[in-house]
Amino acid sequence: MWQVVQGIPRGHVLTYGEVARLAGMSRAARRVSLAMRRAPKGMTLPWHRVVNSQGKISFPPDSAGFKKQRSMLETEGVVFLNGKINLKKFGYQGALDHLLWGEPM
DNA sequence: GCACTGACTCCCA
DNA sequence: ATGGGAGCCAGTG
Repeated sequence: MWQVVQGIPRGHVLTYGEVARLAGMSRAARRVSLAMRRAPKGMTLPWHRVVNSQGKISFPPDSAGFKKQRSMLETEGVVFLNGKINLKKFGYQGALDHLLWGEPM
C-alpha cells in the first residue's frame, strides 16, 4: 500500500479509497489513513498526496497538518480551487498507466 | 475481549 | 451542492 502512495507522481493526488483499491483492499480507506499516522518517521511517504474522495484535505482547515499539506501540494503544482483539488485533472486517471507497477519494487 | 474512535466512503433527504 | 446517518475494520484503552 505504501508503495502505491510512493508511486504517486509529483503533481498528482490520490484518494484514500483509490489507494485502498489499488492496494487490493476495497474498504480499507480508513486503514490507509491509519497507516499514514502509524507510518515510521524515517519512511519517506508522500502522505500529502493523499486526500479524501471530495478532493479535499481530510484535516480541519485550522490544523497545522492541513496548511503543511496544502503548501506541499501547491509546491508540486497541484492547484487548490476553493480549498478543493480538481481530481479530474490531478487524479490518477492515467498516471497509473505510466507509473504504478512499472516502477522498481 | 468489549467498546469507542477515526487523515473514509456511500447513500438518501 | 450540503448535511446527516450507516457501514467498515484496525488501533487503542
